[in-house]
Amino acid sequence: MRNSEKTMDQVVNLCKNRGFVYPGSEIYGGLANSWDYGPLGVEFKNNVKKAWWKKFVQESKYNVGLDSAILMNPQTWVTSGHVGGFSDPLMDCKDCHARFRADKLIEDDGGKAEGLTFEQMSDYIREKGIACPECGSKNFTDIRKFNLMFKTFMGVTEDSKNEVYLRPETAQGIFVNYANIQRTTRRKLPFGVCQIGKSFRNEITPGNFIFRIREFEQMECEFFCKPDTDLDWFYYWKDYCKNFLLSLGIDEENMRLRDHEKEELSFYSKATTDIEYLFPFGWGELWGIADRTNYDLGRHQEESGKSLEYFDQETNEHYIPYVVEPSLGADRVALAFLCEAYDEEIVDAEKNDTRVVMRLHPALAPFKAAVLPLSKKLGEKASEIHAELSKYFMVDYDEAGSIGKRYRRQDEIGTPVCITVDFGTVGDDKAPADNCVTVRDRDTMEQKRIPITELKSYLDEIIAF
RNA sequence: GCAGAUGUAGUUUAGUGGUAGAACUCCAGCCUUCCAAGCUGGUCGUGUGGGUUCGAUUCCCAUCAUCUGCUCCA
Repeated sequence: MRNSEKTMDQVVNLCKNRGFVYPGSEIYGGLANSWDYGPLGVEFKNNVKKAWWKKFVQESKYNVGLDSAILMNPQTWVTSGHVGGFSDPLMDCKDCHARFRADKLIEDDGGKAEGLTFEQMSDYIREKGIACPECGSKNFTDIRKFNLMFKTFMGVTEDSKNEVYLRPETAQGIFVNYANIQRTTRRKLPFGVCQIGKSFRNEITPGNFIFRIREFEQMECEFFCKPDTDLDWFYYWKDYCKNFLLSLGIDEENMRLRDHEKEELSFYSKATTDIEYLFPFGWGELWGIADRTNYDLGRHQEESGKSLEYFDQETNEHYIPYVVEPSLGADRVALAFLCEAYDEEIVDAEKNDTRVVMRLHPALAPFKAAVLPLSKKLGEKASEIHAELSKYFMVDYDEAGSIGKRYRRQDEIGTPVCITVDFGTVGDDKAPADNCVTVRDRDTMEQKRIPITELKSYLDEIIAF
């Protein structure tokens, strides 16, 4: 176990100070649990998304990509169960602060809550003198409806007919496009559809920095397969996901796969496994891998009246495909990478000299390299090298302060290598130009001399994964 | 949403009912030139809004934000 609060604070502070993540709307006092990705944060998060896309779309022979709209026909959310599924009438006991469902209280009393308005339920509870089951008080708050979906209005008037929701998950955008994608790509089962995009949930309790936020980004894959092959694919993707995290530097000790118990499973799911990460604040879910059977497509077929069946040429059968869904939170996995990478290393115990190092996988690091002229007089050559490398990579440039200071600054933001231009590079009155630079490694602090012309292939090599 | 704690510069903090002090960071210049803390300058602060008061960063109220716990997580 790690020292919890301290490490989390350190990661959060580094994020704020170096421009990874800022509190949202900060000059107006902020907005609860909203966070903005700064200049380094957006590079880093884009790299996380690029890595996922590379593994799940580019390198996968099964999967294709999609980018569906955030606003969808509201019927989508009725069909998926999001509208009805979480809109309970809630009330709190003012004395002991316990929370209850008003309809449950009435039914426990032997009454019928069905069809009653919130006011009628309130009246019923008051007239019958129903007391708080916890403390016996009759001092309740008003009934409030709580739904986790954000609502907005389409068109100019705020008319409830025009009410639409911000999507609470990206998955439904894939399901409603399933038939189009299958037809236009001429895919045969099995195949998957991958999407990265924002989702919105009006969570009661967000928190833990960017772990649980109301506006978040998901990286989801819906994998469509033949009935009865779903469990095989479920294990296939579970492994695939795990290896993805390992290949980008997550320590196996800080990761665990947690299978849902039978009682915990959603009613439509055959099997679900969460990949959890040991954050400084405890274990948290990164990735949910769920066998969703044919529930989603089945529901959409039923409600839309459009056939979503697949015709299997081999067996001459029509059936609704089964779905395996690996669903990853982009902000969560980004936070996991940041926590994993954060390190404070003692350089010289006697001088009490420590350095902060973000040991990010080079593929994820915001800058792949920093070009540093040893002296400001070498700025021209260094700028030239910086400009050339910038055609291919995000590369930083820094000529302020001592060289050691500049190395430390780059360590702190995870830049894998520093490229130092010295007098040998350009030559002086003692020696001709050798056209080489010093490449200094973030993790080992070791240096080696390489020709400028080899820098590109050197960087290409270290960012591969 | 409930309860508790907290809120002074980018960070860590000192202090006071009467002009807010420091260290680190940052910026400029000098020196140095392959691993921070050298020299000289400099920028930046009492979360927000009310109230009490001649005067509030300090006392009171509200609000916002963060943290912890509870609740919630279909």
